[in-house]
Amino acid sequence: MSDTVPPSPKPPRAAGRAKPRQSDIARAAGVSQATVSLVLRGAATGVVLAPETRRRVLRAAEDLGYVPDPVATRLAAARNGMLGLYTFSTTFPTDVAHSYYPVLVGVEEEAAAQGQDLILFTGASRAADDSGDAAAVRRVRAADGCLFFGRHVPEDPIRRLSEDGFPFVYIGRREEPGISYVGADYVSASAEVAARLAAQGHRRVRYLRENDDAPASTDRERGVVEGARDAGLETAGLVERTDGGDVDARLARWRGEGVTAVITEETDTGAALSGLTAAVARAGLACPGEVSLALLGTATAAPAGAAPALGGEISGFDVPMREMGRAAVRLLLDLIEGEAAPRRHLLACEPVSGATIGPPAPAN
Amino acid sequence: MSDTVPPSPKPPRAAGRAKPRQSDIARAAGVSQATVSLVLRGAATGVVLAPETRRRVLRAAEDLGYVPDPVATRLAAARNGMLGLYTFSTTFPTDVAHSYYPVLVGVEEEAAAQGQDLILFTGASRAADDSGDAAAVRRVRAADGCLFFGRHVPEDPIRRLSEDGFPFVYIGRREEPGISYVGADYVSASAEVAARLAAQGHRRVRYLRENDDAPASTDRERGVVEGARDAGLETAGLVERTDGGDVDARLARWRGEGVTAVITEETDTGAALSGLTAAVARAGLACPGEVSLALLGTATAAPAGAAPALGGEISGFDVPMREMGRAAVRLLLDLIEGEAAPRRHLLACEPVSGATIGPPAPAN
DNA sequence: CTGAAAGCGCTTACAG
DNA sequence: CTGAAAGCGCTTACAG
Repeated sequence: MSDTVPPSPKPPRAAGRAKPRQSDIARAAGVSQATVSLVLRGAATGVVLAPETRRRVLRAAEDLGYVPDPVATRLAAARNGMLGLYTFSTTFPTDVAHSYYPVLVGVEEEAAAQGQDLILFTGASRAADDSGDAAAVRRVRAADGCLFFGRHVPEDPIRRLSEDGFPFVYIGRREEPGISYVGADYVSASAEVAARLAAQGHRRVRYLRENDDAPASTDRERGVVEGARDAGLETAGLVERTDGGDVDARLARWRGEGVTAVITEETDTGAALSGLTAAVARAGLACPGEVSLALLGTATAAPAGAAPALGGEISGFDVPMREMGRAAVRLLLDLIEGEAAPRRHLLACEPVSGATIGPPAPAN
Repeated sequence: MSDTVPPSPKPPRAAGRAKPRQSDIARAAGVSQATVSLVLRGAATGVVLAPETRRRVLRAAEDLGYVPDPVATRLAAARNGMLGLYTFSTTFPTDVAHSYYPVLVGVEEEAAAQGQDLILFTGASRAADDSGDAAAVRRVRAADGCLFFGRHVPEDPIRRLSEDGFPFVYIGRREEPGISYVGADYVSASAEVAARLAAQGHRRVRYLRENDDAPASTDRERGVVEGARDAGLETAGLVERTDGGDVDARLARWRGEGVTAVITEETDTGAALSGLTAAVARAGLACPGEVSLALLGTATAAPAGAAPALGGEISGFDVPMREMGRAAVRLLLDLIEGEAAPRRHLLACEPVSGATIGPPAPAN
């Protein structure tokens, strides 16, 4: 609860000369602090100051190196020109780092373009229980609005923000009504992958998804199933779930069942993908010679132990993470400015032809 | 100056139910607001409350669903619990992204561990001239302290911060006196690489550095030269500079001169490295069979066009970027708390044996 | 042990 | 056009 503020007991005032405040400027310019505020906020409130006063104040502010305190600015019920970015992750940042990064790049680019700074709220890896998260999530109020990112989300704290009218946008589709998000159109993209396999002549296919429910996974499964049905693939036994550790046995079984292609998905842990590629490598199977592989999502930098044995880029589609980041920033700003009702965007994914899809191996 | 605060005129006040504040609890529990604060902050200040009072207050807080306002908490604490991170780059973030990222991970980890949030100051890619930077750099005062990162640094704005006693730490060594930094010990690590080549039997070596002065490059050159001298390598003509575009001709010349190994450096642009590996690939030279290669610095994810034709990891050393990020955060907090004078740290680099150093090719 | 007061740095009516 | 005042929600001496 009170963990918002770090433990250090000292009323720590920065060493050296104190940061200049509006009152310092006021003294230097011979006006009141309120006048300084008016000058500095510009014509925001429609107030017009005497040019001479204005000049004196700006001069003094410049001389003193004044910068408004974002926290005080926020408290006084105004904007501080900062957008929050809060990441929920299942594990510590390092593991998820790579899936997180492209989004961050997009967010940063667009924020810079819009003249906003970014507050990275840290410690999302903390407690799993909602109670611990509550205080953590609440910190985001220090910003004008916030972007949330990650497969799993503590519902309560978020609902609370929503009720309070705090502007925020998810990066990734969300089920909850009334929440704005920018996501990827996994359904269409996944269906297209199934269709691509069918076009190559495959009939019996498996979709190995992670044993972990998140909107992205739900959408992918739906896309694969619908796409398979529409393209004439067999749908019985199509979908299986894994934690990544038991893929060798499955792969053997599938081979026995006459499966000629396997689709899997990319998530923040990368468990399904790395489990599958490792199993294929251990089984000594040529890809796509003996089995075709497809990936739903962008393959992030190969995890430490993953077998990169596949002869090239994995076939599937790319998630436009950077563009999602950019779009989310734009939407958030619209929300903050009160110029938009909650909105959902689904961005199209770019197909990746890759090197791992080929015609099915002749039955042996 | 006032560009810190965006134009939107509306004073957006959250809709929805009013949030309970300490004064609401006070009323409900029949105590003063200050007492509520004391109870809620726990024994932080060593104050002991009557158990009964304490109970009543906690009860009321619970009933009302009280959660402290992080913004107000920070304002009152005279610190905002935010550390700045400002990146200077020569080009747009995307290009530099990969060298930037490991540092960011370290910074974020440690910030989280210390209960600090991070303000990412964007738009560092802006103007090249110092005047434009001045205003941009000044923004960092919004945080309690700031981390700076990047090969090039606008001196004036920084000096200003320093004079004002604003706490900041560089990531990377700096020449300027009185400035704190956490850097890598490039001199020792580079010397060790030279010694390693000598140990393999090389005598005539070239060091291809980027045509761009920065402390990191200066240190590497110094390390290579000193290491070469101490290890008995020829030092005449050892160092050459490049922008990355003319390496083919150089490589041919070096071959003619009997050079058997080339050292290069990694920078944010990666120009020297990618120029060199591309030239080696085009010349059809086996590595390390016909020429040994060493890299000073961590090879970041291969730039788009770079030839990854080398048979494996490049020999050289790893820059402990993540640990540098962590150490920088710790040092910055010490500075903010006034518990440390300016300090310099140089972290050791880990040798990478890699696959690109071998004995010199027999003369032909 | 608890209350009353001042203050963190800013914004915003409201008077002159 | 500008000053004086109140307030954002909290913390922290300082008195009782």
